[in-house]
Amino acid sequence: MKILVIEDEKMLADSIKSMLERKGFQVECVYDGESGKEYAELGIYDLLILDVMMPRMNGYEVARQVRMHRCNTPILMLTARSDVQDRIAGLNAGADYYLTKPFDSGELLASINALLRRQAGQVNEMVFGNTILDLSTSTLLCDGKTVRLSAKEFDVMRLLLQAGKRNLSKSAILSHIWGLESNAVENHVEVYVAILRKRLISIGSDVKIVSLRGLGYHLEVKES
Amino acid sequence: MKILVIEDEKMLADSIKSMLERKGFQVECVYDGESGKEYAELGIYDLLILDVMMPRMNGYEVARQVRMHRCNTPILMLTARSDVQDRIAGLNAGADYYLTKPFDSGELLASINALLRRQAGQVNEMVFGNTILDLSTSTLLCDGKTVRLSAKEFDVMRLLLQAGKRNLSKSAILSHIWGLESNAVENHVEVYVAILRKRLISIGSDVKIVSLRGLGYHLEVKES
DNA sequence: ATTTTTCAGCTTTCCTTAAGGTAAAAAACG
DNA sequence: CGTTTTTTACCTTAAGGAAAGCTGAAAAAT
Repeated sequence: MKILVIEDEKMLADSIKSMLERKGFQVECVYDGESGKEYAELGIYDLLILDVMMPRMNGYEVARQVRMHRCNTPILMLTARSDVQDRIAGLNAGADYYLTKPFDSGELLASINALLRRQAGQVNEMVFGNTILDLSTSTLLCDGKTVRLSAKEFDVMRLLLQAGKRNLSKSAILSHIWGLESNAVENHVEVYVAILRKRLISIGSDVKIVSLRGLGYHLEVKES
Repeated sequence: MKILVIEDEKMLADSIKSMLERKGFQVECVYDGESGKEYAELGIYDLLILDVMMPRMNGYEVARQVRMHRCNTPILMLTARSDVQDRIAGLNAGADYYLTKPFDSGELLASINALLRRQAGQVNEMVFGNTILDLSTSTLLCDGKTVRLSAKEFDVMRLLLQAGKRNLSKSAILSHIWGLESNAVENHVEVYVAILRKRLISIGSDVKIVSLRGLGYHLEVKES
């Protein structure tokens, strides 16, 4: 479970992060709205925690733009005032839930659980060619055959499916999956692409991961 | 037996809590309707005690939303006035029982017992594969053979059965069974899963607890 | 006395690293 | 201009180490 915290008060952001990490979530923080929007639109998070009051770009604006980008990640908004007007504005902008500062950790956790549960009810899978990626079990399905993917394999596959025919550069894959401050190298991507190619063949999929030298990867459906 | 008290008068809430704890219940308190609703919807409580008059979200609204969430936990409402209109509103919202403030501890206990008894009267069991979990006796049944489960074993088993084929993360199991602010660790879940696996085998069940590395657990029926 | 928690050692799976191989583009050369 | 060499990008594989999960048994709590 990956959560993105967008909050300009660095101390609050970091305390949320460490609290959630103790509960087993994978958490990243960014400290202003604009980069928050960039990260959020990667579509790799299961939940956004978003402060309303921020410099450069406020929370409403972030939510609005993220939604405009056809990104349905649930959004939990943090606001200082418990004003009804605020709530309405936030919900109109695309937020799914509200929490008024100050809140305690239990309250936050309960809200997160509620949001993720609501989300989990939705059957979730991605399709390309004759092949399905089951998001709830990280399994590739094709014509009765199945393969279970490891966490990283799954991340890469999901990203490729999301891009579909559009090209995806290695550095993009790196930053989305390994994060910006990791010291992962492009060979990591190559390794996982190789693994995924084998897995696709093993279940008789007609999906090909095509590489364009110097550009990156994209998906195609095999002819014949 | 887990009870959730939703009551904004902190002193009253805490005195209810300590009184019930002396009687052997496990009690948690929250002090406003909104977070009360979130906690209640976790579905991990056997009873909700709910004040009507509260800031932000009143008791009726909480009850209504909890019910809308397909959560059938019995609700005991506390109200200041003994107005008939009040009672009707509460019952329409989904409450099961009413108590007018002030009440004495004996009255409260009697009401709780009545509610829990009524609940227990319903024959209740869960089924998966060839195996039955009898909710009233915490017993696993399979083809004539039986095992009695301890409280925690039962809680985990019930949660797994509730999820069925859907995946359940360890942190979800932790927060549902050990509560949000406990310092339980994931190994607890592992220990109980190991115990349950043994128990299932001991009665010849065809139910398997499958673990997906990094994701959690789900149930499957053994082939052959 | 039973249940729950803690803990340590063990097994399994996964992630990373690194090295050698292949294919494609660029450069050098005749 | 065509061929060969060099360079660069990409693929594949295997091994070591890290992380996640399992389990039995002792300690603590009830």
